Parts: sequence; structure tokens; C-alpha cells
Amino acid sequence: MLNYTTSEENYIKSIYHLQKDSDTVNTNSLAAEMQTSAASVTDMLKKLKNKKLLQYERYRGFKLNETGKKVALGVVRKHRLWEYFLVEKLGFDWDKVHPIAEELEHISSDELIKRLEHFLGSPSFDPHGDPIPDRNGKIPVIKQLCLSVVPLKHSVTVSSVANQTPQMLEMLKHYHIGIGTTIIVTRHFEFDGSLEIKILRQPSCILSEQVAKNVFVHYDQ
Amino acid sequence: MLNYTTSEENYIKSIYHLQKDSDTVNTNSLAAEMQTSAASVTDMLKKLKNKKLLQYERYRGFKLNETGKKVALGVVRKHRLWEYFLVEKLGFDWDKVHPIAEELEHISSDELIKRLEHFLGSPSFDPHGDPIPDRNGKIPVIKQLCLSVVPLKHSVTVSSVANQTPQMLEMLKHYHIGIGTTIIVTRHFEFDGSLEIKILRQPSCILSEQVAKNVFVHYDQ
DNA sequence: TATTTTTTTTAGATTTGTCTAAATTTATTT
DNA sequence: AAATAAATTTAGACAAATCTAAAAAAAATA
Ligand SMILES: [Mn+2]
Ligand SMILES: [Mn+2]
Ligand SMILES: [Mn+2]
Ligand SMILES: [Mn+2]
Repeated sequence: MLNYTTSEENYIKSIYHLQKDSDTVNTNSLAAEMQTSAASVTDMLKKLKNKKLLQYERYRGFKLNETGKKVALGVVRKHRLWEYFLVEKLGFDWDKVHPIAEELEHISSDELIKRLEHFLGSPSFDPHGDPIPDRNGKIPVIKQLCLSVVPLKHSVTVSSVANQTPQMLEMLKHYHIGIGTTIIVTRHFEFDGSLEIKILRQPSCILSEQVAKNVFVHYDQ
Repeated sequence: MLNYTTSEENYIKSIYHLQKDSDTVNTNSLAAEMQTSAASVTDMLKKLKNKKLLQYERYRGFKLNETGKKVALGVVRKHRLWEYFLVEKLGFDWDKVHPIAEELEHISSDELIKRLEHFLGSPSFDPHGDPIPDRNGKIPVIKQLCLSVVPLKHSVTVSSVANQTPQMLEMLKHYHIGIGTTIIVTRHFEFDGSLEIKILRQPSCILSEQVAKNVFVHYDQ
């Protein structure tokens, strides 16, 4: 497999994440995601098309082809393994690791990642509950649903969090919610969609719909 | 402390290593060390002088000032901590870690290095026996001497290896010599300066002067 | 000291990744 | 279907890091 620049890898990864929800991606959304100009995106699209990582016709949107997806999965794999390392081995809070993994994911040694994965015990999910692709790009799946649609009085366990900004993660920490936390939804307020929830050894509390929409869970046992 | 580019950091580190033996450094030696052209070196020297990291008058050689040395020590510290991690935690052979640490040393987070150091148990020496500067740039010292000048029949322990190319390290592995190996010099051949040595549980063997000159030891107990 | 050699710097290009402003294409409204 | 608005691309510029070839300065030698 060829080597790509840090910049190329960042674009490829962003396209990968965007095309999961929308199939074909457009210039402006990528520019927004990357916090850069639309012109810069167009420049990079030409480069990635030349390198045969992208399906792209001008003005028509674009998407990664199979090669591009493989590259993206490799970067995602590295990113999430490093995040796991930072939290589980170095004791970082889970809301601090993203920017550091954003740099570490570009270290090029394959041997390093092979050994890192083994050292970490081949984890399947990163500290945010996101799946870690294996060496072949295969992603583990679990049946999860959004906390906002969980029926009352069912015990569920938090398996991932969609919005991973420090702001969101800070908030969840305040509620004592993390990956693996067991939750029972005790009330649902129709007025604003907020939820009353109960966490073991914590007083009941109210979550806004906005928060609940970003928390994903699976049913217990 | 400001941030520097990967390229700047690599130049600063090379100058630091060169000026240890020669006080003032010249353009061609740095170009050789960095495997680049003299013109590129001159370009970078102007940049580093502008950033006030360097004493430099054209045609007159150059050296890092105190600020520059601090930056260099920070990079060296990161490089050696990562090498220690790669060998002690990930199980890499010591002759494989240098190029990977060459990338990892540029990851910018200070918090990361603080935690990595703690995770590793604040080691004082890297896998090649080179000292790891502490957070303030202070370097631990040990009294060491070159294996080629060790008197006969004294028990000494290998503390560092000067030439760290894969070729040299491969060779030392073949002789079962590593950091911490106990050695007794049993004969010294005047003809070519080669040494007969004895390592515990190994048959006697002969080291060329070229190898011995690169191995540093300290007296036992 | 004059000449030659070596070292170092400058001049001018090139590549990568970025930008702003203008032009073009596509989409949405009247 | 025009007109307007939005999205996208192109044109042209710039900074960083590199290069080669030529010029200039310093060092070594005759
Ligand atoms: Mn990144
Ligand atoms: Mn994550
Ligand atoms: Mn480096
Ligand atoms: Mn080392």
C-alpha cells in the first residue's frame, strides 16, 4: 500500500465519515468539516482523483472508491487504537484524546500499529464506543439504539456517543455517563423531549433531548 | 514555549548533536547529517536565526543559543522516551526503533509526554544507553569509558553504544552484547587493536577495534 | 602573494497545501 | 423561462521546504 501525506489522510478520513450518512459528498460540507475553503477542497479532490482514491466529476459531488475506503479505514483504525492507548494506558480523560490521536494517526509504521494493537489486547471499541476496524478493515458491529427512543424501565448500557466534542463529553462526565454505564429511562417529557433517567448509585436526573440523541445504548444481557 | 515545524525540529536536533563535538557547526556537516543540500541548510539557518534559536553569521559557522538548546533537548527527550516505549512496552528490537521515534518525537502535546514518562517509570536512559533529559532539560550523567581502553580482567557493564545504525546494532546482537551486558576483556591484540572478550555463559570472542570504539561501559559495583 | 580548491551563499525553480476573488455551473425562485 | 441565489471551480497568489546551478567568500596550496 502506498503512503499518503498527513493532509491527504485527513481529507480521506473526513470524506469517509461524511459519505456514511449521505452516500455522495459535496464540496461545501467537506470544507466545513475540514475547516478550510471550498477552493482548497477542490484542489485536493483533483489530487485524490489522480491517485485513484475517489469517484469525482466536477460539480457532481464525490465519494471514495474501494481503495479510498481502505485507506480511510487504516487511518480510522490507527486513530482509535491510539485513543484507546491514551485513555487505558496513559490515563487521559476521554474528552482530551481526540486532538492527540489526530496527530498520532499519521505515524506511518505498520509494524508499530500491529504491535500497539497486540499490546492493547486487540480492543474492539475506542473510548468513545466507536468500533476499531481490524487489520483488514473489518468493523465490529453491535445492535445499538438511540437513548432517546429507549422504552421506559428497560435496563440499557451506553455503548457509544455520537457527538465527541469536549463540550459534550464534559457534560456527560458531569452526569456520570460513560461507555459501559447502565441506565434506566424512568420518564419521558413530551414537551421538550427530555428524559428522566436513573443511574446506579446516582440520584435521578434529567437529560435534554439534544444530549439523549447523541447517546447510543444496547439492551442488557 | 512556541511550536516549531517537524523540519525545524529535525534541523535543531541535528545541530545540537553536532555542536556537542565541535562547538561551532558548519554548513556542510549539517547538510551531510541531514542528507540534504548545503543550500537548503543555509535557507533553514536564516529561518532559525530569525526565530532567535541560533547564533549565526554568514560564512562564519553557527551554534544553538540557550533557547535553541532547550528546544533541542525537548525533542531529544521525546525521541528517547518513545524509543524506550517501543522497546520496553511494544517489544521492538532496539535496532528498529529509531526511524519510528524520528516521527513520534514531533507529536506536540506536552501532556502526552508528561504522562508517557510517568507510564514508563521515568527512565533515565533509552534502549541505546543514551541519557533521557528530564522536563527541565537536565541530562543524567554516568562515568563511562570506551571498551577499547578498558584494562584487562576488569568486569565492566555496557552502558551505551555510539554508532546506532541497524548494521552496528545487528552486529552487537550477534555477539550477544546489549545495554547491561557484563564483559571482561581478556586479551588485547596490538596488531589491529582487536579485543578478546568474555561474556557470561558465552564462549570467548574477538571484537574488532572499530566495534570496541563504539561501545561504552562503566566499572561494575 | 597569487592561484586553486573548498565552502557557503544567492538566484531562480518546483512541489505541496493553502488562500481570496472572480468566473462558471447548477439549483431555486419568481 | 428569466432572474436570482447557492455551490463549485478556476485563476492567481503566497509560504514552507526543497532543489540545481551560478556566484561569492574563505581556506589551502603553490
Ligand atoms: Mn489527523
Ligand atoms: Mn474516538
Ligand atoms: Mn524527526
Ligand atoms: Mn536512542
